This record gives sequence, C-alpha cells and structure tokens, in this order.
Amino acid sequence: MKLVTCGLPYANGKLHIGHMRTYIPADVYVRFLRMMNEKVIFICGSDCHGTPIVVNAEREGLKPEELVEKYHEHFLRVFKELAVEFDFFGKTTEKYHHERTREIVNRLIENGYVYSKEIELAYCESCKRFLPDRYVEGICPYCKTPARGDECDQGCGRHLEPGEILEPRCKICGNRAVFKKRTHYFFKLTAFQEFLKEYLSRVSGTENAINYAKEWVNNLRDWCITRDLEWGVKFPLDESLVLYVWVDAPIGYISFTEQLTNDWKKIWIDGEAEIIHFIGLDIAYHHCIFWPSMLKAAGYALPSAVVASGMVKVEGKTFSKSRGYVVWVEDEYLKASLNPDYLRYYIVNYTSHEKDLNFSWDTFKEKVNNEIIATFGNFLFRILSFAWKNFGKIKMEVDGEIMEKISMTRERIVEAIKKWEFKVATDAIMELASFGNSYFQNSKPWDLIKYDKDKAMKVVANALQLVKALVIFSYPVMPKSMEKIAKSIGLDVRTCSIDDVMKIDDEVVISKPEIPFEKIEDEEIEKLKKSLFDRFAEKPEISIEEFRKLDIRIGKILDAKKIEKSKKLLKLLVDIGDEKRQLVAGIAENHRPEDLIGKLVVVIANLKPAKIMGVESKGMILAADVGGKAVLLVPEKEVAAGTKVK
RNA sequence: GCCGGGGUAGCCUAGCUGGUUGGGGCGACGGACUCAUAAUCCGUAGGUCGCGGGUUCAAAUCCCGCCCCCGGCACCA
Repeated sequence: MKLVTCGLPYANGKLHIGHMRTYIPADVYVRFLRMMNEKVIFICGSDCHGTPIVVNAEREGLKPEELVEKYHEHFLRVFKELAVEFDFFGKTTEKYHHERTREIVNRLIENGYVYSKEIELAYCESCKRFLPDRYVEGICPYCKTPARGDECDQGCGRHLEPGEILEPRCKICGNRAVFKKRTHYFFKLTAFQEFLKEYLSRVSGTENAINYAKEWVNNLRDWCITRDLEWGVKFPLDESLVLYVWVDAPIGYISFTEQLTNDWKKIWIDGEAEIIHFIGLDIAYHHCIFWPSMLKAAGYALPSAVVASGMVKVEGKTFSKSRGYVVWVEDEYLKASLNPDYLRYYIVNYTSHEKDLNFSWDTFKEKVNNEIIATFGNFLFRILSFAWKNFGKIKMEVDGEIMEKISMTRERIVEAIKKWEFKVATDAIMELASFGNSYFQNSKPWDLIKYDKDKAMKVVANALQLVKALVIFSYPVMPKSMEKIAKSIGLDVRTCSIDDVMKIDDEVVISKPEIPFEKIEDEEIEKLKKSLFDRFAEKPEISIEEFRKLDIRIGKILDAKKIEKSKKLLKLLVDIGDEKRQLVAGIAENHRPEDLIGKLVVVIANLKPAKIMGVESKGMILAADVGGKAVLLVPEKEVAAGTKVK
C-alpha cells in the first residue's frame, strides 16, 4: 500500500500555477499507480492556522474561519476542475485534526522532547496581547534592518525565534510594544541530528530536497513550537498558547488519513505503507527536518520518500505574486475555458519534475497545438474517423510488431513513473502516437480500401490497438479527454489496468467519433499574454505629495571602496551639497571603485539609514536594474553636487 | 564568498555508473500524401558536447583548474 500526500495549500490565497506544479504531478502519479494495480491513498487538505490568516481575515473584515472556508471552497472547486482527485481533502480547523495534533504533541512531551523556557516577547499594551510572528515589526538583531517577527524579510533573511526582534512595534495599532517575559515551549530538534543524518541517507525521493536537507542537518537549533495566538491548536500544557502552524500542518497528513480509513494505524504507526510526500522545494526544510524528527519523537512511522518539484517561472521570470509574474488557475486559466488537460500535460511534460518549469503562453500554445493536437489527438481522430466511416465494426487482428511496440512503451512508462520521471513517461506516449501516424501513413489504407478491403481492415485493427493503448497510457495525464475518447471504442478507461493495452478484443465497434481537443487560437493566446504583461509593471498610483516626500539630489562620488568579504557592495562617500554622506551601494559587480570617483549620480538623501554588513548607509543611489546589474543614472550635463532632482 | 543545480545545433532537451557514426522535439528547407483539427509522412541542413589540461586503447561522460548562468544564504537603503 502507498500513501501519497501533497503539501497543504495555505488557506489565505487562491491557487496559481506554482501550486499546480506539486498537485498535478502527484495526481498523475497516483493515477498511474492505480493503473499499475497498486493500492493507493491520496491525501491533502487546507492548512488553516497561523498568523497570516488572522491578519488577512482582519483586513478583509472576516473571521478567520470565514476566510479559511472561502479558500477551502476555492481549493475544492479548482482541484475538481483540474481533475486532481484526492481521496480525502480535509481542513486543519476540524476537531479531529486538533485531537490528533494534541495527541502527538502529548507524546512529544511524554517522551521528553519538549521543554519550557522563559523568553522575552513583544507585548502590545494597547491591544493587550503578545505579538507573535508577523503581528510584530521591528529591527533584526543580526543585521539591524527592519524586520518581521518571524524572519528578517528585508535584511539578512534569517529565521527569527520569538522574542529575538528588537524595537518591536505592533503591526495592528502601530504602537511601540514592550517586552514581557513569557514561558514558551521548545522541541529538542538538536537531539535528532544523528537520527536525521541516518534518515536522510536512506530516504527516497528527489535529490533536490534531500541535498538541501543534508546541509541543514549540521546546523540545527531547538524549535519554538508555541505561539501567543488564539487561532490554532491549543497547546496541551498551556491552553493560552497555540501550536506553531508548522507543527500542526503536516499532522494533517495523519488526521486526514484517519478520517478516510480505519487502516490509518497500519500506515502511520505500524509503517506498513510507503508514505510519499509531494512538496514544493520551498517547504523542504519542514518535510526533511522538522517532520521526520517529530514523527520519530512521537513514535510514528517515517515517510519513505520526499518528492520535491522545482520552481515555476512565468515567461522566463522568477515567479512573484507581488510583481505580477503569476498565472491564477481559476481567474485566468479556467476562466479562458482552456481544457484542464492541457495544463496537466504541460506541467508534467515541460521538463523533469525537479527542474525549474517555465510557464510561457507561447510555449503552451505550441505544445498544445503541435503535440497534444497535431501528433496525438489527430492520430486518435484520423483512425477513429476512418474506422467509423469505412467499417463501423472491426475484427481485431493485430500484428506482433505492433504489440511489441506497445509493450516496450508500457515498460518505459512504468519504469519512469516509479522514478517520478513524468516527462520521460509522457514523451514515450507521444512517441507511440508518432509511431502510429507513421505506420498508418505508410500503410496507405485509403488506397487499400479501394481494392483489398480485408487488408485495409487489418491496418485499421493495428491502428485501433494503438489507439486503445494511447488512451489508456495517457488517461492519468489527461483523464477528462481520454474518458470521452474511450467511449467511442466502448472502453471504460477509468477501470483499466495498464496491462489491458496487451489485451486484444475479438472485435471493436466504433461509434461516431468527436474531435478530441480544441485547438488554441492565436487571438486567444494574445489576450492571455496581454493581461499577464499588463500586470508586470503595475505599481500603485501615488500622489504628488507622496512623491515630494523624497529628497532626491545630485551627488558627486568622492571616494569608493569595496566592502571586505562582500561581492556586491561598495562603500561610497558622496558629496550631496551641504554634507558628505557615506552610503552603501550594491553595484560592485559591474563597477570598479576607481572608475566611480568623480562621477555624478542621483541620490535619495532622506532614506532611513541602515547598516549593511556593519557599514552605515545613509541614502541610496539610483540605477537602472538591467537583469540584476546596476546601470547608474547620471545627469546629462555637469551640475553642482546637491542640485535638487524633481 | 559558501552551498546546490546547470552550461550539448537558432530555441528546448536526452545521454553523463566511460566504448558502436552524440539521440529527441520545436523552428528552417525540400519532397510526398489526402483518412485526419492545412493535420500527417519521408528526407535535408545545422554541433569546437562552456574553456584549458590530465587519466585511458577509448571521454559529452572520470580527475584537476578556470569561465559563465540559475537558485539559496551572506550583502543589493
């Protein structure tokens, strides 16, 4: 038995193509396994806790449970449309999930892996509460830049443990927070270093995730697993605290299994099933470090594989919701009435599972029109049409050569799927379709039919066997379209085993075939491209007053030096008229210090000072960002340092 | 700088536990066919396998050095 899970989507936003890079291949994998006669359970659900949900709900004027429900419904809808069929799709807000989570945490406690520690935490006196995670804004203790409570998101990027942040402010009311002592609870992650090393050396899955994890193992810290929040799973030893969302989220894999089947103990306690986690690379830490340690500590079964998908790019750019490099599944893809199977094929076939996948509308159109339609769909349709028009009923006599080809393709597919090589598997399908076209073309049944009907029928029989094989092979990837086609040859593909491709019926009755796939027109793609590209440059409108707040002037670079041990940073001394400023600029990669001295540049003089690598920076110089390389802005004529820029 | 992943024809990519003439796909060009959603089939052109050394009878594949790209972190005020 196998249990396949997908990383839980976070219930504070809609699904985009980046999400689908995990869910679609997982669904394809599960469907193939079932066709290969494996018993499989496929589990997922909404991840509903954590601070961002509370903050977003407040912003939208909703209760957290309402916000969560809204996105939960969205997930169910989109997964259904895309034919991603989980056996159970739960919610971490449910009672059963809270119970299972508390049971596991109690085991961690009983087994001695949880300890309390008094730490100093930010507390907002006007809101009368402790400020966990992203409720708090302050200064990073490591690099002294403004940061969020849980990580230094603008500066050094470090994960901050609760209470570490300096000068905390309440994000909700903006007031200065005070530090108060508070007892929190820690999981002894450091006790699992040896275990993790051993575990990571034997766990299966994709190399990308495991390699990262092997590096992380050498630098573990105990993990604060409680938060001062009301929204979440109550911590058993202190009900005024909830568990950190990353404690309870993966436990959903267990609690959801429990809802589905009484066999859950065999899977999660007795270790009688293979547990396979499909995740995005961004949550590899949680699945390769935190999660196995927790399971081990609580005496549960360990996952046998972590399969991480690579990142998604949009039109060649790094995926970014805020910058608009994103494709929304419901509002864009589905709204355009595009066949969901096209997206499934694209995601699974574009490149290998662990490499970065580029989603480009032009490539999408080409793959759909050339591969799915011209090669694959056209083969199905030309055979079915020819068979229907000329025979209606075909006596099946299939050549050994054809069966051999089908058998080889089956082997290739099965081997590839076992290794999560979805591209290899789907390429094999396309190749078989191509073989079919070639066979049919070279056999010229449209000529044969004029003088040797029997011979023509034999060609059609061979081709029909290929059609049947293609329908079965590609069903896991394109289930909706294949169900439709299967009907015209009287096949119920949902109940087929992959071995059925080797079975030859006595005769096949053809009903009138329908065109299997609609072509994608240029105008359609242009529209989709336009709405995407229009978004790229969008920034909120600002008033002239807001603009006037900027103190922009011409500065003259008096001195420039490289900052030690830094690759990108230069320390500059700039004359801005009434004073000489020191500032740090990330331009060292394509500017030599000696070339900069004497140069006029544009400076923002009233930017809040910050320290970067221990060097104080008071201001910023402006440059065009050309693929990450800085091209400095300079005045067109010689002007005095300090000249205002409007 | 450290860590990870890469650099193969105009573009995407397989091969990378060394061994027959480095495979595909898209695009380009020429031809054929008409059953088929102007789909399909056959053929042609196009490669210093990032650069330089080394090991070997034999290297895209192994070793050493270097360059470049991507991602993460240190550092883009």
